Amino acid sequence: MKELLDYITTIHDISVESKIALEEICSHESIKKNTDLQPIGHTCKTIYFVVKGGLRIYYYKAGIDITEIFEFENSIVARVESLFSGRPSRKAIQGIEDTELIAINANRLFELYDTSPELERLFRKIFEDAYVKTVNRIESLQFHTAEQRYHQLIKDHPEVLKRVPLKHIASYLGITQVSLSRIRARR
Amino acid sequence: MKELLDYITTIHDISVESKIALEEICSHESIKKNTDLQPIGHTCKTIYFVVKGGLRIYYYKAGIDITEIFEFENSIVARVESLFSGRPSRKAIQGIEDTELIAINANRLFELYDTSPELERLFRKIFEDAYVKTVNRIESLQFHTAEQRYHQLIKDHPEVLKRVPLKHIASYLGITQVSLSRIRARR
DNA sequence: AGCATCCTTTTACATTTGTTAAATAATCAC
DNA sequence: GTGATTATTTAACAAATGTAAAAGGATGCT
Repeated sequence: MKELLDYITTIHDISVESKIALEEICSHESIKKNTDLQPIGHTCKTIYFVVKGGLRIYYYKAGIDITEIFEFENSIVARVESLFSGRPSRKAIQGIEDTELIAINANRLFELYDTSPELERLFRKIFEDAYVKTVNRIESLQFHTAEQRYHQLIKDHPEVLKRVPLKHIASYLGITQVSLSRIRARR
Repeated sequence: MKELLDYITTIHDISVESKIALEEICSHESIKKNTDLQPIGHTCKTIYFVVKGGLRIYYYKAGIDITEIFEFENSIVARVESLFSGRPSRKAIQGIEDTELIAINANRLFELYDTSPELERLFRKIFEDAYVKTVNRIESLQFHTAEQRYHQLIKDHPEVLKRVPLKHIASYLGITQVSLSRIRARR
């Protein structure tokens, strides 16, 4: 829990009371590498915080496994398109490695917003930051070549290359594994 | 102002007091077709609501004009990557047609959050919805072909085809105008 | 109406990416 | 460690997209 509270402090500091209230709706979980946290088709009601290890959100498009995003230590992970719409998610969350995480009960969190505006503000800021990242990702997908996107990724997040199989990196970049192999061979 | 208040009601109803407070930080603006609202390089401190007409957010990549998004009547438009980060935006907002809009002073809005949690909640929800749209857009860009993206667009938003030049639609889809022309010729 | 400008399509060719299959390398389970 | 499985690379060919240039269309201005 300490890791989550430290992370929170960097975003928006909250009172001891709110920290206690938050702690009450959190639980520790751990999953093995390549194991799903929640199945595809269920409505997302959990916000995860990665304590150790890494997660990826993925889905199937025409039978092919596509990685939407990966996150490692000290990151928030949620299937927001389900969490904020209340609709079932076509996506699943999976451990990239053996992973320890904190699960925040989203429904109870949203209830807490009524009594603790500072908690509402904290998570508003967390998701605003995530929103900004997503907008920047659009820019990258929209008009950079696959090769540019690959080099940008290893520049911004060199650790990804060591921790994530290339097939997942390929689908994250929006290309096939073969295409990524070719890009890597050029140089 | 009525249009904005009607729109708000569909998202999260607020008290008369909050409506009055909101109205005080709003101003009416209108711009001509193909005119910029704010220049590239300025930090975004305004949230716009389209009353009549349409807007697009665009930027230049290697000298080429790229449309990130377009919105029409009863929509919120903001350069969130600047608004939520406080950094200068590389993007500009432009009128697609002669457009009437309401400009919300974002700094004053954020101050109002302290005295009116329901306003904070309202805009939290507005941007959560926008975030969900953005995540779905990633999915579209990440693993649909340009042809699939084009047909999805005209299925979801047929009016776009009548109101937006094809060159902007092309860059929105992440392809060249020539490529879009070819796609349109297939059938 | 006439001219200029901008938008859209078409053509030809280069480049990139996808697809399928096979070969090689790395990892996992027993 | 050995064999099986999975991941990655390579090859050959097909399909899609980019680039540059030209030709039509549409639109707007005077």
